[in-house]
Amino acid sequence: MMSQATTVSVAPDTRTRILDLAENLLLERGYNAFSYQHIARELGVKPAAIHYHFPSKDDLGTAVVARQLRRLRKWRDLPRVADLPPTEQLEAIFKVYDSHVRQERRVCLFGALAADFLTLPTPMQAELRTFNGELTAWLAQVLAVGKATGALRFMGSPSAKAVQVLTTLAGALQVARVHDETHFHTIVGQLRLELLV
Amino acid sequence: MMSQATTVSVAPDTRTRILDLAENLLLERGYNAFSYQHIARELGVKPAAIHYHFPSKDDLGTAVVARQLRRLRKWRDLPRVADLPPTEQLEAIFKVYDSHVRQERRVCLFGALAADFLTLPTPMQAELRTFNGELTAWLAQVLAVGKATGALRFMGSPSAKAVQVLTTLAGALQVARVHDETHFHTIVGQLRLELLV
DNA sequence: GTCTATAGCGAGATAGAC
DNA sequence: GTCTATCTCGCTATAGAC
Repeated sequence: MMSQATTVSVAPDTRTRILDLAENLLLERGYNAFSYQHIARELGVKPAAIHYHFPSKDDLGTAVVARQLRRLRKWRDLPRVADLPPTEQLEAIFKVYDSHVRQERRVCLFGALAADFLTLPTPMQAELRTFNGELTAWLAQVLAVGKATGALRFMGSPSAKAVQVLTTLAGALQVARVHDETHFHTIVGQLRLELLV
Repeated sequence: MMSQATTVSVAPDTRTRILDLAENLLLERGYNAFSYQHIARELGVKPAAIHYHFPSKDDLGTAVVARQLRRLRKWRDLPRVADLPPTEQLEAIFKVYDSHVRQERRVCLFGALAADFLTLPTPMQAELRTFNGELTAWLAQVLAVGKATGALRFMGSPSAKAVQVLTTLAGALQVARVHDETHFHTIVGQLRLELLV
């Protein structure tokens, strides 16, 4: 079979397609409402085939979160993002959440898994904690610099504010799902109003 | 069998016990991870027995949300709550969320169901929308009065701020579950800092 | 009225065919 | 290496016993 694909945009291999489908299902229906059947049907294959690529559902779920963590780190370290001034870094993260709403009101990873957290496999819980921890640390740094340079304003410590803002964004995507997109934009509008000088 | 219990604190009847157990499971594990078995085991009865009281799981889920809606209306209209000044009404709602964290990190109804929303039975979705709509309307009113009397401060419209604050509170309970209680208190601390004059 | 026995289905997973 | 046939289990729900 083909070489290991460091190539640039060939049709994704089966493993990647499974991961993509699982991620969609996870963000759209939650961990306990998606099954190997859903993925197999889309893939034109029997459910048991997925077990070759991911022995258990736990493995698959954990792999999805682990990949999102890798993506977060990559995104955060991109010169295009890392070298931006704080206000634009803030807008950049808003934009990520905005793209979720527009993809059929997908919630974010955290919002998709938090409610079912106690039913998740332990390694998946650990990855999610790391994911949220690193994202929060990144935003705290952004807010700290923004306040120091006078480009952003807020009360309390940068890290407390970072936790609050990310929590609000995660919740905003959930509200968009239950009601409609306008609620999401209302909330992001509030955040802009309050944070931007 | 016994009279219909308008009495004041007898052991709850079976229907109520089922509702209570279902509510706990819903807030602790999510809709798709709780089963009639869990309830039946606690109750010392066979799973099928539950079907007598609630024909389908959809009925049970919907009944749980409907009851919470009734409770919200009752709470909101209590003189003890309705007659309070805005700052204390705000503290009262904070206290409700705080009691959730302390009950083994239970998330709120909205936070428990939002992620799985698309997998919920339609009547349950409708009840949840109503629940969240009425809660938001109530808080918007509280904020409006608070701003008018100078007791509370915030940017934007009362209803926009209400959506934002409730979203943040729902998210805060989820963060408490994934990480720990301190995150919840950090977020509520931020809200107090920002809203209270 | 309240609950049990049991059907019927879909889930995740194993063993082995190609 | 990749996938299919099949097992087993736990779930929701029906029919009917007490």
